[in-house]
Amino acid sequence: MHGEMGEKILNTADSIMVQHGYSAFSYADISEAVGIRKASIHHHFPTKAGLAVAVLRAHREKLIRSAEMLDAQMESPLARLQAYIHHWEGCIRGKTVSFCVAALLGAEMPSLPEEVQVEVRLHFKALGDWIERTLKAGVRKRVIRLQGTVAMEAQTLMAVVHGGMLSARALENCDVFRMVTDATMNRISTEKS
Amino acid sequence: MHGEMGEKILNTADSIMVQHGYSAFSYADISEAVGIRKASIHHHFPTKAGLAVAVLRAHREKLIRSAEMLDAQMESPLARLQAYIHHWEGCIRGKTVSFCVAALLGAEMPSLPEEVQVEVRLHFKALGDWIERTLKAGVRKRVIRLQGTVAMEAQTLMAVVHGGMLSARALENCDVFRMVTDATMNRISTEKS
DNA sequence: GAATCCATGCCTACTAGTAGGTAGTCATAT
DNA sequence: ATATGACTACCTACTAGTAGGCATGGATTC
Repeated sequence: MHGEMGEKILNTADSIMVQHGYSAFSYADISEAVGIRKASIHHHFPTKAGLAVAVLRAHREKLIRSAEMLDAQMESPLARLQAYIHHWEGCIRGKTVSFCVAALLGAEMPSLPEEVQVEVRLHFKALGDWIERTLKAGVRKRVIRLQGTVAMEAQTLMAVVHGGMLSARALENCDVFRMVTDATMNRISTEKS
Repeated sequence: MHGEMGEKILNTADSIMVQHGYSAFSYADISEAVGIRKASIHHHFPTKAGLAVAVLRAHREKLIRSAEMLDAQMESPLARLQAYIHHWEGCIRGKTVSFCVAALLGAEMPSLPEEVQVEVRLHFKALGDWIERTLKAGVRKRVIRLQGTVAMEAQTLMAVVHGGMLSARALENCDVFRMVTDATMNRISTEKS
């Protein structure tokens, strides 16, 4: 469906949106970054909202694919969650991708075109569902011990990850992300801290 | 320092920024909302960055003032934290102010003027410090029991609150905020859940 | 095999609208 | 008399999006 250039635009749009959000990124920014004229980007992605939707869809598909891979490759559900969190820690530390696009757009929700809002909602749903499934599996395998309901703990873990990202960005200090995620993972782990 | 109109502009800017963030709000929006011409707003607040700084400063002063009031009026540190969280639950539910301005701008950090970034950082610092102090007092009074270090737990609580706001906004479901904050408060409380 | 057709991809050049910000005028109130 | 606060009118820069031209290259047709 997309050509080589289409993909290049998509990736560039992703990395720009991660830095600046939806309203503060423009076709001109992408144009300069990929070395193509502004109008040519409209050829690949006619509207800004459509481009954002494409970016979010790709992001969600990547999330789902990665989750499936983790599920298949790692035995321990606890280790899978840890891998997910570790992935983001790496992203934040190697500051090129210092935030989750969907989470960022979640903050901008009220000023987003409806079609974009839908994709953001889908991401939060998909992520929450995977965490919940994984927590459940961890409880079954006795590597995870929860204090509240699974839904509660899944939403809490997601909130900690996103809130941790926010703090890391605001304080310009990646350690805070590790701190809060470590605390949370230690809490739900049945192993000794 | 500010006249009556200055305050009106400030409040309006606040509520618009809470909805749309920094880059997606304009002097024209405020102009329409307060019933004054665009140029007249520049008379009160010459630059957009300056206006944002003023909004954040007011917001932080209000936070500090409220925290001092809570500290003075409520005996239990646990109840103080609960009051803070309850305040936000009310804001989110009565959807007029559905987010913390400073937290929102924290997400936009990389595309913010430096002067604004400073204020955002100060807010995160101030909030984190108050939570940490309050947790410490709660531990002393044996109404709060922590598993990790105080700094860890303070940052975690802040992350849960901000992450919960994000989820509530993204999923358009305020209950998720109550869910994650309840879970967290129950966890650190020494009372029966 | 050559000529035609048509889609792809990029371009220049443009539009209407909005952004933040400025200059200068005028009324009011101290 | 001067400062305040509002105004009209304007500026430059940038926004998303459009129109139409030009090259390529792979099919189809004669």
